[in-house]
Amino acid sequence: MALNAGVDLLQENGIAALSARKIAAKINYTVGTLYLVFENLDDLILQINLRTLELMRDHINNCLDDKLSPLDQLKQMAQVYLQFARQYEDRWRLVYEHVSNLENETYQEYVSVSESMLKSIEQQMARIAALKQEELEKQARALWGAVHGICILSLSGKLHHHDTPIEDLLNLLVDQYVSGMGMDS
Amino acid sequence: MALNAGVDLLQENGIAALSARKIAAKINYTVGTLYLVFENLDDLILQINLRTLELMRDHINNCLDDKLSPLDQLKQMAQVYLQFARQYEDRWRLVYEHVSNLENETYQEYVSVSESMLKSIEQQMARIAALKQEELEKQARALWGAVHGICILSLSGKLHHHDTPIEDLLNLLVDQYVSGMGMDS
DNA sequence: TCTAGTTTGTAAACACTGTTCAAAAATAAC
DNA sequence: GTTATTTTTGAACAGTGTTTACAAACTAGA
Repeated sequence: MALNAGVDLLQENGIAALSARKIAAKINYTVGTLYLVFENLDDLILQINLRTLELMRDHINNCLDDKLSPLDQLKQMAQVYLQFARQYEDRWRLVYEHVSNLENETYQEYVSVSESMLKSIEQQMARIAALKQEELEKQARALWGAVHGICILSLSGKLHHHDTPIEDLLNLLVDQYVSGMGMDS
Repeated sequence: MALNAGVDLLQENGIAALSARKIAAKINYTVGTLYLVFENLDDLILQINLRTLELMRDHINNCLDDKLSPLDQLKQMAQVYLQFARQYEDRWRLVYEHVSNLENETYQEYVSVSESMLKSIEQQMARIAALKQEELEKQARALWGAVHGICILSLSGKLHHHDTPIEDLLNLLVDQYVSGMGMDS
């Protein structure tokens, strides 16, 4: 499949090496054929990204352990997110650098995978504080965005603090964010 | 100047419209000339990004008001960051999408502008809790990354929560993060 | 088996991209 | 006015995404 070839190219040679011709060559076809299967290259990338997102969701789900406290579970999810970003850095970056066509049907699956991960966070948060569903959704999204921000800035070398491991920043964030939960309105 | 032309093109037609030939044409020159002034296109983009970063720093600095509480100042900085991202969305995105050559000398100025913004955050945090300098730096970077993450995911439509304004998510984050400060180690 | 039709794949073309560089044009020095 | 020096050009190269007329391969009907 073209998607596998695309993922391979991505992991071996980085985002810049992704091109229609190279993908086609890797599966012994020509560009033209690729355009019979995919609408365009954005479409192909979107489907690669969907696979990456599903893989990420699996990593997150696999790290959940009911014996852990909700706080520790959230911290672990953040760590696993960072680990995933490091292990599959190019695939991970591509998910966030690519501007999606919001009307594509693949994008809908995109959304549902994302939401399933957010649901896992909401579940842990519900164990920490008794909040309305709407409030839970906001809290989960704020924390998720926060974790992502620390990861992307750090891995891009834009946080400029080489002494502190990113893991510590994530633990700091989750700890502090959670300890501030429930003591507002 | 080529940088001005680049910024104009960026703001009018988006990141995809940025090309060496278009920039050159806008200042009535040819591509060849651009390559006498800039090492390559990455170099030009890096210098555009430096300007964007300096503009951002000015926006942040201008919103500081000593009459505000440190918490309110941090919240305002987050709001101004979001506002800047919205107003100069393409310029802002380019800063974070572009992978910098870390040995470029422009990148050094890059770092120092970033650090001056982080310093502003550290100052407010120092008013909230008595922390070691090293701890302040970690806290500031965690919060800064967190704010950025919420902005980038929201503006990319990847947080999937259309009912809540991003402003609320940022306020939630800062409020909660700050209220968790000082009650750990 | 032979033909007709349909699917599958190709290769060339188009307009674009970043980058380089010999040659030409413009400017300065004497 | 004639050199010398600096600026600028425009064509070339290798690559990109995308389209499409054509050819090869397979499938079905008789």
